[in-house]
Amino acid sequence: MQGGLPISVDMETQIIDDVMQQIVSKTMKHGEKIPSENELAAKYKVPRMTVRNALTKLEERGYIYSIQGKGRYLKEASTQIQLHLTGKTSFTDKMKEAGYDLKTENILCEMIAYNEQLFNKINANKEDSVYKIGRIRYINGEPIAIHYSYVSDKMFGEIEKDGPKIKSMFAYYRKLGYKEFASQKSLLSITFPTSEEQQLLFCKSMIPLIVVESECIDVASNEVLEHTKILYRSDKFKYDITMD
Amino acid sequence: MQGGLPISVDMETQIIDDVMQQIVSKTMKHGEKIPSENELAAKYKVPRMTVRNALTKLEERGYIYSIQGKGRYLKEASTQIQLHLTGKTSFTDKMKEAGYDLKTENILCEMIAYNEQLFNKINANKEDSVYKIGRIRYINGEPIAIHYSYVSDKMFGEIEKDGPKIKSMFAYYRKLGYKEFASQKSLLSITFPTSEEQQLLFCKSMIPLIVVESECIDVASNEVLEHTKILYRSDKFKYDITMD
DNA sequence: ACACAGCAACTTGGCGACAAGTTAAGATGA
DNA sequence: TCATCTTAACTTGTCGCCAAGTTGCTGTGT
Repeated sequence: MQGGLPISVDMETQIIDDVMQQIVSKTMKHGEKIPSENELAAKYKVPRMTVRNALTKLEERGYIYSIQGKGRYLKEASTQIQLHLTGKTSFTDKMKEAGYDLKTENILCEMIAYNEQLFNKINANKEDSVYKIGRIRYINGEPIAIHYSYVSDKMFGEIEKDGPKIKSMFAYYRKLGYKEFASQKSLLSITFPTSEEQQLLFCKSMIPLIVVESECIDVASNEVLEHTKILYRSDKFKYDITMD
Repeated sequence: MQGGLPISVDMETQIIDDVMQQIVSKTMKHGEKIPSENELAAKYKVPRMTVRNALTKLEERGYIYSIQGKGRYLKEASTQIQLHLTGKTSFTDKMKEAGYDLKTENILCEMIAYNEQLFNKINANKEDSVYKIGRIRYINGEPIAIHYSYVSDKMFGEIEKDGPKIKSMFAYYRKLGYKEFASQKSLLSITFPTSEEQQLLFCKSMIPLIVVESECIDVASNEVLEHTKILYRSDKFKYDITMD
């Protein structure tokens, strides 16, 4: 199996490669038991710790799980949801369109401290109050994204009162007379979840999160309505970024 | 510092949070020494192994490095290059436009075995030969992306001979008379590098890679020229995905 | 023949002792 | 006084033993 690679590749990575290869090639199916640490250690002629480290990484990446006293098993591969990352429709609409059972929970509405960069983005002055509204997006009961919106009370006077109840910002804006929206300056980057984010998204520390930040503007007036920051679980999504 | 969180957050994650917080808040600067494992173990009242695991993760994510016998130190934060992920210009042009010193190394040109999904994407029949051409992209001497192109000899008869010398596919296509290009069905996902990819990109196993797959088409004829797969180091880039 | 307790052989989980490397201070000798 | 070696006290790295949990076999008593 390991077929004598040249040199200098540490064995831990090699073991990960081998197991991953067996997963993607479907040599092993979900639920199947992985050979024990001692067996693998003997097979690769490495100390058990090396095998342990490799398997721990696979567990933290969400491919396997372990039960003390029993063994390690392959998890069922979670099917990745395809999502249009850009565009003019809201997160809520995108998911509804795609036919998914989307639920949203409002978890946060608080005033935040002054921050020059952020305040500038939404054209807020130092004297304005900026509110951070946080929601968690669930699909089939599974948390899959954390969605933060930053809005100023200059533009939305009732936001302090309304904020804690809002589930869709677009719906809120529509109720206030805004009709068409667009996103600007969308930036994508990768991060790992903090312990708080791990709790909210119910995931291990080694699941990368896709961070999308953008400004949402009102098409009619060209005004910036909010700054948006969404943290997606990268294991639950495939993103369609095709330009129309 | 750790300020009594409710419960059930394992200490390892908490230590990572704390160190990360000190990095982003610039409480600690690059090159600075991190407290020793024993000191941290005493501070958080956890076994040294827990501290070790936390610091090992930070090292594999590229934030710190360690020297046996000396200690652990903060790495200099690598500035992230901003890149337009979509669009009609080639990778080469994008980077040149942005003013970066881009070098490309051709590492691979080989015929690949039949694969229904892939062959269909580029309109190749089972009898055609499909070639996989691999290049590594360097910026300031640092490898930052692996770029694979899949082309059939049906469309490009000389590809077997020309392939190993190609550094920019777009330049090759232009030489053959194609003028304007577009990408279709762009899909973005996240993966971790295999040991081979780690060697090519000179990075640790815990640096997520951004995978972008798309079809490149000739605007004039609407024909699919190639299937493209690019693996970007997520720590070296921020992606601008704004729609024009 | 059957039920059940106990044990042995496996599994994964955790920790502590030691190995290996670095540094700086201090002893030693010319 | 100066150069050099020794040593002790730190650092990170590695390994192996034992704890904890599960399973199945086996012996024993009814």
